[in-house]
Amino acid sequence: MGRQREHDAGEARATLSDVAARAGVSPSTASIAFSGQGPVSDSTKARVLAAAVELGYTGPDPLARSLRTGRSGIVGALIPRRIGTSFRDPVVIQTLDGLAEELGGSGSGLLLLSERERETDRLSLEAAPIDALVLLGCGTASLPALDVLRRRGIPVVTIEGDEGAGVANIDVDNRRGTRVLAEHLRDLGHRDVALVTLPLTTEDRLGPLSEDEIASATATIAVRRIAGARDVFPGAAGISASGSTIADGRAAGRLLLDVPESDRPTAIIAQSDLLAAGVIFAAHDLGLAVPDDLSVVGFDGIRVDELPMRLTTVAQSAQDKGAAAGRAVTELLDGGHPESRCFPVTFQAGATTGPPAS
Amino acid sequence: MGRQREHDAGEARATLSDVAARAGVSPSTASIAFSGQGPVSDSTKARVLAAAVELGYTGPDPLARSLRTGRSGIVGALIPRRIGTSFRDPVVIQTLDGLAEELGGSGSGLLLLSERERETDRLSLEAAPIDALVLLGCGTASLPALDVLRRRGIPVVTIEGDEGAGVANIDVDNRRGTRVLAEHLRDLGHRDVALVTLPLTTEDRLGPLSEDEIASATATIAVRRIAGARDVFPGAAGISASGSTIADGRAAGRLLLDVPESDRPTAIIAQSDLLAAGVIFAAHDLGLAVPDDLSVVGFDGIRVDELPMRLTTVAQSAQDKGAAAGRAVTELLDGGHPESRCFPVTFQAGATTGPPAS
DNA sequence: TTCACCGATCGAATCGATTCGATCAGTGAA
DNA sequence: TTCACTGATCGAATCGATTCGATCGGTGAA
Repeated sequence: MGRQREHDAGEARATLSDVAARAGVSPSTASIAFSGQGPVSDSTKARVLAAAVELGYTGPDPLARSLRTGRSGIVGALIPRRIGTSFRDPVVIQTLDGLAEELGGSGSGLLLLSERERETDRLSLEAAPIDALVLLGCGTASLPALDVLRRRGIPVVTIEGDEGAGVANIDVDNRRGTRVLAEHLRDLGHRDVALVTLPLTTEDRLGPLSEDEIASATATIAVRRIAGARDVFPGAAGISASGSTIADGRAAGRLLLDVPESDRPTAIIAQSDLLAAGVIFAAHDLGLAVPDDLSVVGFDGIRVDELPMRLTTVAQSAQDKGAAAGRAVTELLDGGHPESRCFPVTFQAGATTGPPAS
Repeated sequence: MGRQREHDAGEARATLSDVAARAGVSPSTASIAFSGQGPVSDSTKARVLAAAVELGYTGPDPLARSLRTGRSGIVGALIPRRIGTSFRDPVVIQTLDGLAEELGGSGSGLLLLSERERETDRLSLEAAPIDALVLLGCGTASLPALDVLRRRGIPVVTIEGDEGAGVANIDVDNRRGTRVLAEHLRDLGHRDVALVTLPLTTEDRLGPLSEDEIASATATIAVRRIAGARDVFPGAAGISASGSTIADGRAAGRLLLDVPESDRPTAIIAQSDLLAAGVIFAAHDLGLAVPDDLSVVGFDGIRVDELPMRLTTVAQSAQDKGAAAGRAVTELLDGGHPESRCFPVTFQAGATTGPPAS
């Protein structure tokens, strides 16, 4: 009936000591036979392994090993929103992919943690058995748990986080990238430029950009891209989207474009390629031609198959970003002091921008 | 030199015993004060908490707690290929999202493990500190590690895995779903039907379906959907795609369609909506009209924004699937015996199927 | 007044490994 | 023959908590 732990009735799971006893050696020797951390004769090792097989011992318990060594082999990845939302963003995926590949190479696993709903029951940042933490685009300022981690001696690496939080930061030139795009639009003659931004907080809310919200935003990426746009178009306003999908962009675009013509911007700076694609669809929905009636730029440089034309955007390599974060983590775990670095972005001219309609 | 553990010179991190000593209570009482697993007077609790603050103690070490309790609070999710590949598939994402939400509610974290390259250095399935494992569409037959897990008493739940492996299986009616689509095509008059399948193994290879490969496939989903198609069109042949993206579908579609007209199928059963979308693009590339020159069906029922028309497909709820797996895990961890279950799929007529060109 | 009982607290055992220092037996050089 | 050295092995301490059973006052009922 209702037993679940023991496999076969009675018989407790064998431990390393049991195996050692059966092989006629001490636990320490048996440990070495398994881990290879020391010299053992081949015959002893064989004997230990044989004893293990006989007892159905499947190797050292990771939990016990972790306690002794102080390492769990797990790196946490904190994402700003829930999985289903974050993972709809190809840039996040690519970043995680780069990160996981790099970490996998050094034998670490990736534990997914969500910034959202940290307050609930779920495995909290403080109580997670992680050796290090990577923050993906989460503002560090708003993270009280960070202090706890630091005190616990757990290294932290941020990706596009707040510089100066005393942690290694892998950055992308979000501000300059957006500035380049804004300059491109200005040079084409645009003056009425609106923004469609990524969500500013962990709440996914569609609505007009408010200065208060910008000031208290936790999403560093969005804030920097706004700053880059305003370097060229001071005080530029717009819409904060409810996510980074085409659908989110479409909804935001509709809000900006479904207005009297005199109120309509001649160009829109969307903070991601998917948002830009959505804006373009919104324009088409309203019978506006891109780029004749409206210019649109994005950010990221991903392939957007669904668009009939190439997007004007700036490209980054999210994969490299993730890999760099992974290397920084590895270095920190080895006692090194990795430096922050900032990846450049490259302008990609596409077919979604042109001079404003006269 | 080269030390890396101590953070600030000297001062070792405080332990629960230190805190207890400082508060003038025994370690056991201090433990209870933190965990709430027992009666403590308010005054004692306050004293312990105060002592903790004074010593900079940030709560029990998760590693030690895990060893004692035998629980790490982590559930592993084994995905069949590397993150960047798996996560490009919206169904995987939705499933993981449902899983993570459900697990989060019960306080567990999600550790990503990749079936691919298990042989390397990376955190191995056997050595990962997990309380349970969820297999996402991985065949269990080919997983020797499963035996180890069973022996270690770690519960396993499969999603679309092999029934009868003695583990709870959360399934989707892949075979019947595909059969329904195939019948739909047959009823429309199609006789020349080709398949575009998901990858059959962990290798991403584009090429003609081979019976050998089907027989030795590790990807259960692909195999069942093939079976469903062959229930109606026995021996149906086709192409095994290199992934589940639109680009993969396009490449596979080209292989099937860029041939003399007499060799061309009149309908294609793609094993995912994204593959179907790719096939449709391939058809357009070659000047073929859908559904006039070619009928195409998919699987999954996700929204494919990039398609100008609605896809004929069967819909599943990946979110529910993941959540069900999460509940099964929770139940297993509580000593229960969750039952396998199979989610139905629903036929969705779209605009991508019609009678064959006469 | 006595007794059973309950809440609070304590001590000690335990979870299952790793690792440091010591021991012991060979081996090659002096 | 002796000595220093090396490779293999062992014992014991340790990692940092949780938990079981026992103890100790204090309360309410008989």
